[in-house]
Amino acid sequence: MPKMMSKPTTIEHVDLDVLEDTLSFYIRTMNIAVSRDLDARLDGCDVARGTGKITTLLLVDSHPGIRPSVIAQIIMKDRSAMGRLIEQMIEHDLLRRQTSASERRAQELYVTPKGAELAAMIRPIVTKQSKDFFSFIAEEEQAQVMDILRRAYRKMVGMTGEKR
Amino acid sequence: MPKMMSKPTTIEHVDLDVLEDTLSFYIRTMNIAVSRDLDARLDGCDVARGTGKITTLLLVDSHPGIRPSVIAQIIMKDRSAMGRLIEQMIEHDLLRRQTSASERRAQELYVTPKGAELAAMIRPIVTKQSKDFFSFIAEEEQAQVMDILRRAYRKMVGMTGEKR
DNA sequence: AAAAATAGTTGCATTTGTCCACTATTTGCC
DNA sequence: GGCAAATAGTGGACAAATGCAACTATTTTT
Repeated sequence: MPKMMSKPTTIEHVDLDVLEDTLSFYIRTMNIAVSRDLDARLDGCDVARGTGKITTLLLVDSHPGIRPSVIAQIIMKDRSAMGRLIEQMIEHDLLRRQTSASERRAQELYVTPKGAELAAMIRPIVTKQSKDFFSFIAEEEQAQVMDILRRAYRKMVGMTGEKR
Repeated sequence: MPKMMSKPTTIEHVDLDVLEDTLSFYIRTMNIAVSRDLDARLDGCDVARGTGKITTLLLVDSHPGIRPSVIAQIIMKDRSAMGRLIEQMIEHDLLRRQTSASERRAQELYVTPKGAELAAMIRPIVTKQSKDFFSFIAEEEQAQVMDILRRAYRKMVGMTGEKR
């Protein structure tokens, strides 16, 4: 039984039990907040809601011909979820799909003109949103956290240090 | 138009465009991974899936009589979502609810014996999971990230520095 | 030539989140 | 005292996202 505190009626009297020192708690919670904020800023933008659309669009834009399965790994979705996401974006005329000539199982993805335009529009928004949202953390510390999480992420998805 | 790279077929050839330097991307992505891992470890545990159950259980356990609306703030859910969460946990016989004597609009939440037991069981798991999951980040850095995120979180939900 | 692996699709069941309206209670103001 | 506004919680409807498992097509292994 942990230290007892009783009937808190405002958030200021609450301590978070073991979650106080649990990194996963903060990640999970901050995620909710950032995502909500981002969605708000992208309202109506065709890529609002849910992780993945933005990443997919940007990735296809900067890697023409990239495959669904590669994106899936990057955003940690399973293939079926990825497929649906792409389907959706094709319907919105953001992406185009074609079977790879060399690997007829696989597909190559390309942005449409509309997709390219949207990518260009979104890129600065996404960057700014992240900066703004975390603005109450000093720039330095932001960079620190990002640095650490970037390394963590890379290990997790199996990206090697060298990108080429 | 960003630097072009073409038809990557494996994740190692991919760069993340502007997301590479976007903290929100890492938060959102790591969130997916941590959450999945956590769910896996808690499989069948009555509190698996979705943010909130764990926090709610632990919070009620260590703050007997706490109100739904306070928890809602902490986990950033709206009241209706919170209500449903609690309903669910009551059905599972983890929590008990009673109207506050002094504030008949409000409710006080308490754990049932079963809930207390589960809380005790979960506490170490949650802590360990977080440590394990982030184990490829040095302890020191883990602490650093947590420290920064904790402050961010506190500001965000409006917790003052002093916990009374 | 058969078996196994890979890429993608489809259907289904479950969850979740959000929006909005509704009740009950309390507080504040005149 | 009495009315209006704020607060706590409930309930319904609806749109999405998620995960699982089964299924097709293509390539690779053996």
